Amino acid sequence: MSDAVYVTVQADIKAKIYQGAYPDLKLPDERTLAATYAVSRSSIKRALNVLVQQGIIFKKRGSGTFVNPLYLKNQAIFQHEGNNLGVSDSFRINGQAPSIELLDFRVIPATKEQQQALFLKEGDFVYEIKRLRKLDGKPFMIEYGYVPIALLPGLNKETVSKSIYEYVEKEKSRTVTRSFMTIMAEPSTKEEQALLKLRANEPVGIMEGIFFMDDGTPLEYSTMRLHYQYLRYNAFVSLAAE
Amino acid sequence: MSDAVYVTVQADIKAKIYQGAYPDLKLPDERTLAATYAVSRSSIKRALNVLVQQGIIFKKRGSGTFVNPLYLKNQAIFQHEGNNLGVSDSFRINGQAPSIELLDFRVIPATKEQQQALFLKEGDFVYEIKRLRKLDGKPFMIEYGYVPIALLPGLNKETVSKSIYEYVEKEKSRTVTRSFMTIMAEPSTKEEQALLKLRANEPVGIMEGIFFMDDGTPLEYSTMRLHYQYLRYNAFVSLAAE
DNA sequence: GAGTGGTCTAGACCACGAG
DNA sequence: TCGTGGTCTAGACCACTCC
Repeated sequence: MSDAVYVTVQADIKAKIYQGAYPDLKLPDERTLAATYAVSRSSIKRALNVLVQQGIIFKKRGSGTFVNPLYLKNQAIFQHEGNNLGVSDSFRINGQAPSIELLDFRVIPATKEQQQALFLKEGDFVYEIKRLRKLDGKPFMIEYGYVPIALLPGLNKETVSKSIYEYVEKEKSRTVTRSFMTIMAEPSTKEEQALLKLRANEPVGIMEGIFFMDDGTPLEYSTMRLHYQYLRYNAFVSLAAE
Repeated sequence: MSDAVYVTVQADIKAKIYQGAYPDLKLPDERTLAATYAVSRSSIKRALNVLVQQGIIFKKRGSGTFVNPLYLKNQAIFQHEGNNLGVSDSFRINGQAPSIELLDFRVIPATKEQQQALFLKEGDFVYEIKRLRKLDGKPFMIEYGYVPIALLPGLNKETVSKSIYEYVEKEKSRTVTRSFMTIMAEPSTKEEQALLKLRANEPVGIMEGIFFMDDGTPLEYSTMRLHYQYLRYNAFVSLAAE
């Protein structure tokens, strides 16, 4: 629990923002914050930069640091915060860990698309893992995961019903640290309507991506189809041209 | 051209990586780099962190810093460096610039929400700009834009039928460089179905955000409702531990 | 134990914004 | 001019990896 200073400070400021501790949406200046938390200004800067990255605040040189009003407005249940995605095998939503129901688990030849994403060759095999994730017993996401069998020959039904990433950490002492994601939306299929309790006109949000281990090896190609109300992605975007 | 140190260093290291200056995919350690570039280790760290964010390198505590092999192998997947979005007033999709049809243009008192987002006071006015964007004559997006009149008093129907951002660049010599975006999806309304040629069960993708000028001033509050097939957002994501 | 990245500090100086 | 964020430094100590 004894996290780094900047993590603690960042969490505390975030909490304060949620609690409405800054009604004018202006944060104290960095030097004051440093004094308040009794840490160096560098640490404050680091903490604030995390929040900037998450799209929660923005800074204006010469003026101060401000809460992003959009952020407060979107108190989504499922917040993807900028580059700090709550997605992954160990999802966390408002502190709650969703439960997993294994729908399917088999080995299939990798499709062309999967071959490309996971750097496989023609004829290589992948696990297909279909899971339903629930929050409070309410299903909110169907997930299709594809993992090269060569990478994790020991995968089985039990492992796959829990966290694959924890398994990777234990067995291969690698961590899954980043992913490349595409976000889309589509009309829901009949099956999705049934599983996610959607009406016929309600769509699914789609997050599709490749998850990488810390050595750069692609571990999983994953397609997540979410109840549309759970798709809420916040991002700070640079429109800069290099 | 005289950029910050960390920008220069970051660019130089990136160039070296492209040139294959690190055939074993291992970068020199941070202390060595600091000496090489004659800057502090902190500056090196900052430069490297930019590259980590872009997915070009990764660090392993105790071991060193390494080039992401995927980055070199398949740059197609990694074309979106960090958060570089193609959204903005000057959308570009496959090189084509969409055409704009002005649906509505008026001045209204800013809502509370807009006041907060755009740093306005009670009673301030904003332009409301409702536009339909088409690609190849095919409508793909309805856009609601809100801009403080105080910021761009000279805005008129003609300007607004083209690019607001180009106008800003010319008139105020500011560029629009950043935004905070929230991405969602919803069932489409009747009006949207008509305008975007959607079937009743087909959704809209929603991108809502504040666009900032390079000095940090919020310029526009915008809600974009897209034909779902045009919503495609790519992002690199760090699955940080929090 | 040596090498390497992670965190943190204290302070200096710069650049921008507002009064 | 003063308040504020941006950059940079030099150095200390910690934590992890690998020999």
